[in-house]
Amino acid sequence: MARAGVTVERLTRAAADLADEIGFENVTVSALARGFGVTDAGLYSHVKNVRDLRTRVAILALTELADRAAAALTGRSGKDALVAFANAYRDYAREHPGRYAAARFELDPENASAEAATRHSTMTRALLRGYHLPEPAQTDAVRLLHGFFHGYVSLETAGGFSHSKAIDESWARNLDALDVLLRNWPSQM
Amino acid sequence: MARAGVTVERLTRAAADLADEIGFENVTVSALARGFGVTDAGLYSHVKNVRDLRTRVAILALTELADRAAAALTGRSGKDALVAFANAYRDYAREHPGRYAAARFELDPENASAEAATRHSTMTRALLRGYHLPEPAQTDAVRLLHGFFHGYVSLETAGGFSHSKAIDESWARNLDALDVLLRNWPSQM
DNA sequence: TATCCTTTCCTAGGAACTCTAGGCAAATGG
DNA sequence: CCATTTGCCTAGAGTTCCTAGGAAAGGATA
Repeated sequence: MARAGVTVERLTRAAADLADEIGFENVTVSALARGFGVTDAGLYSHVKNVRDLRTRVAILALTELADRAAAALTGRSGKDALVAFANAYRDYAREHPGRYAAARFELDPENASAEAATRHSTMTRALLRGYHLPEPAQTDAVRLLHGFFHGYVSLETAGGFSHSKAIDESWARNLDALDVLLRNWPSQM
Repeated sequence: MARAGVTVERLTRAAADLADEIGFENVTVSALARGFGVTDAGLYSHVKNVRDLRTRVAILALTELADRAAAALTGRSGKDALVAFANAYRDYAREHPGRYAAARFELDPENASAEAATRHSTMTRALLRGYHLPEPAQTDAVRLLHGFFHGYVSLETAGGFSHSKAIDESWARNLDALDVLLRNWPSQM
């Protein structure tokens, strides 16, 4: 019988697409196998188990997200960079809700230190270069930004895909506020 | 045969405890039934399905969290209130990781407007009263704070339970920064 | 007290999913 | 061209979710 031509890469991408359609937590090995016209057992020669599959999707999503953020940062600085960076996150989450959920997947310690995961903090540091924050303020700001982006975006996606003008404006004003904060970061309390 | 004395309340609390032990996503009807010495099918006369059970745990967690936040706010204002409020969130997440994960569970629209869920934004507004923000800045700030708290706390819990002094200080400095931001919220850009 | 009704729990079983074991055939490489 | 590896298969065990139908406990009512 002919082979289906399954590879880990195609599998991971298909799982990511499936996640965008039906939700990351609903991605199963069985459903994925059906999509390839293959029995579920057959996939276990490409993937160790479900967690392995989920981890691969997570790393794919982190990589794509980092690529977008990097593209958003090139040629920009200061508030321009902040807004572009933030919108890259937000747009990605809107376009690819399943992938974004995957990016929030809790990786094991070994995978958490993978390249895709660390790129995000180094890029956030690049973004902050325009604000000239000394350490440890820079590290704090990285955490604050990550916290805000992730928190805000998941609040928004959880609240349905309203995409209202009011939300857009609220988002823009919050970025203004963050810009002000970064320019006036408290040096000593 | 004697009855096990299962009620929805006991079930929900047991599920929440179980979530703290083994993780919210690992709470199953079967495991819960085993804890009560009952077959899994028996639980379906108390609970509609797994989603129903998860929703109940989520509402329990939201209620507990709101209670703590309310207690933290009483008698405080300004930065004092901000710090106490933020620490209530953070401490709850540390003490009850499973319950906290449940609180992040995406509720259906009908349950999302439940009392427990709305208490959080009304309390955040109470917290902001000390900063005298006009609308729509107040709504923006509510979102920013929620985004930051949730994002930061889940970043922290995802990164293992290190509980280092460095993290504590970073947290404290970020709260300083937020306080500064709230006192200097940009009125017009 | 006797009878009815509701609630709680049972057994039985179907459907979906995860994952292993063992086998065969296609692809690859010496 | 043959040996090895790889991809995919069937078979099946174990878990979980959930429904259907029934039995018994506990309370309400006559």
